[in-house]
Amino acid sequence: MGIINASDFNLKATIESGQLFRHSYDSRSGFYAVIAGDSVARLRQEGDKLQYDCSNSDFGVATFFGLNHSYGELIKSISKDEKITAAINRHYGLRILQQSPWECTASFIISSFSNIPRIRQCIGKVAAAFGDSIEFDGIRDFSFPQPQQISNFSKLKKCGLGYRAKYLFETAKVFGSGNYEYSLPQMRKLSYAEAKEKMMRLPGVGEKVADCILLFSYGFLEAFPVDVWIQRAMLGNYGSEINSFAAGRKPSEKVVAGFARSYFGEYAGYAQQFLYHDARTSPRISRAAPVPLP
DNA sequence: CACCAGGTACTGT
DNA sequence: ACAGTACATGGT
Repeated sequence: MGIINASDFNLKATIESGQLFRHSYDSRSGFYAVIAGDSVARLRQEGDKLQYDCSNSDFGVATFFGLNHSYGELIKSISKDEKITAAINRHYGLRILQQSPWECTASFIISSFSNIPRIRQCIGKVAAAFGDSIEFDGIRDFSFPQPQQISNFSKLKKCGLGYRAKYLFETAKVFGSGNYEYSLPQMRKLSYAEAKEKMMRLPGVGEKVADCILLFSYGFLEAFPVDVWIQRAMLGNYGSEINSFAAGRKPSEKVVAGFARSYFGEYAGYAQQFLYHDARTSPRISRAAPVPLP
């Protein structure tokens, strides 16, 4: 069992903010389990201490959880107004992860136009169908398959991905091709705009998914993915500013993303993740049928 | 049955 | 470049 000092860190918010899909929480022990690649990590936070135990000794916990980011600096940088500051304060310690490019790309291709429970289910089916059986500390599961392992299209179609199956299959071929054009070091040589253009060449990767991958895996912290939640939150919080920025154009997701990157700056992705998690966790208007009055 | 879910690809203008 | 539209699947 390792222990590292993790100040300015919120394990729960980081794991539960929709950046990764293969995790679970054991309320009896207080430990989270995260599956990444072929590694299983069990983690628990108590104050500034992060306890962890990994199946794989080369799994870099600190890097994976973004603990190398200069938190004070980036928080100061994105704290532009009271709206974002309130979201930061509600989830202080939330970190942007650095996941493996292939697993992150595959996961967010699967995520598009879907919902989180089903995304988790689909990824689990892909792992069970193509991954290797893994076992650690009582946790039995499957590794996330290497791209080369996803070699049977009809089997992939049975994982419930719908029309995304062919996107994932084609993208697996690219990642498994043996050249390293989508590797972390190669991609880090590019500018944000170049890296995004490159990601969007992959089938099933559009503006939003590309930004998720650039942010959650390649470390482009200026990436600002705009999904329906962020679009609503941004128009609600910054409607008039966005309309000025749009200069007559429709405030599309692309316009909102452009506004956000110029407004929040080089760590805009962190602002996005605070807003997203805040929107997801804030009390929502119940859609339940009204209770009749006595 | 309609509607929604961390959108993307394709088409026509 | 931008607006419209189809798209697999499963839950409410």
